[in-house]
Amino acid sequence: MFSKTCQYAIKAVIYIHKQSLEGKKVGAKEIGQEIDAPDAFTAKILQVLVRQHVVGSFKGPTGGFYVDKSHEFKTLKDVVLAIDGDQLFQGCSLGLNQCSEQNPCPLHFEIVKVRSNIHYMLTSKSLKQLAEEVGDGSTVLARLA
Amino acid sequence: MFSKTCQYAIKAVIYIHKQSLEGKKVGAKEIGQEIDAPDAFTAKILQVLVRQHVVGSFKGPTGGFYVDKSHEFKTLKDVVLAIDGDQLFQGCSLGLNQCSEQNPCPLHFEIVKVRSNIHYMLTSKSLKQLAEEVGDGSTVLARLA
DNA sequence: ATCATAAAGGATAAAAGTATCCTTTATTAT
DNA sequence: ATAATAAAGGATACTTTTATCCTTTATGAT
Repeated sequence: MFSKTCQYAIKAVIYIHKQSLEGKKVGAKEIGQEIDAPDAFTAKILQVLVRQHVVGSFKGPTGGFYVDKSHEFKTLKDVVLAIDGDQLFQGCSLGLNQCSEQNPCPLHFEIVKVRSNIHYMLTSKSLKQLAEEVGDGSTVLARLA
Repeated sequence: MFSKTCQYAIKAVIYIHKQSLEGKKVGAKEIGQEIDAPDAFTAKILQVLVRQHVVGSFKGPTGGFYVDKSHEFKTLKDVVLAIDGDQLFQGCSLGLNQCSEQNPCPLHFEIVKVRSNIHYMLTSKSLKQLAEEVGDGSTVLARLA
């Protein structure tokens, strides 16, 4: 459903939100460790997320990744769009370049419901809410030690 | 959602069913052409589907791929399982190896509904029905010429 | 000013997914 | 029996995804 890169991205963004709740910026290395992802690769992913304005970054000592007011309406869907593109949400799920109501593929009308569910899953909770759930222990971003 | 290989597989299986409705076996080359897939690659995919008993095959002149009574309860879900494995249906969607009701990832409870929709999409219609829809022109497997 | 820190960016590599080609095996038609 | 046909299987190649490492740029602390 999500690429491995996108799974890392989702976890990274939630972790950044969690730390930003406490006003902390976090480095790529720390993020990688907290979400069980290779840190150099995590850094690459974060570059994309910064470019797409899903999170913010600051260089130098005391620098790191963070979110502020300007990111408050971003959702997991924006993360997925930034990393995996729109293939989960748009286009023919069987790869037809001509697929429409008039010329539907066998899954055309069914995929609509699935996509609507996916959309809901990725937009119904704010990233802040998701971060709070991790913060209070009701969900986790990695296996517990 | 589906790998490219799986998209080919889905279309191939529906096409085989469609031709089997008329008692025709079909070759890998013809299938490739009908579904806009490279035929050598299509042949490889069909090998897997045959091994998994999703379709049948017969060598030699008059040979080809077909389905009969023994395949009647196979669904698109079996095609997806044969090609992409169970990752759409099982396991943590964020890649955690420990993810459960007790230790849920942030998407754990939402993904259940999505998966239930996907399951429905891939099992509610028989492959025969899907083939009939292609047969009567209400759905298509490739762009029309 | 200098040094330490951390993100950004570039080059490269390993692994997985996608694709092609050629040989072998099974089956049918002659 | 022989030749033709079509799937099965093996080897190989190309592309994309995943991953690592090293250099450069920006910033803060001393």
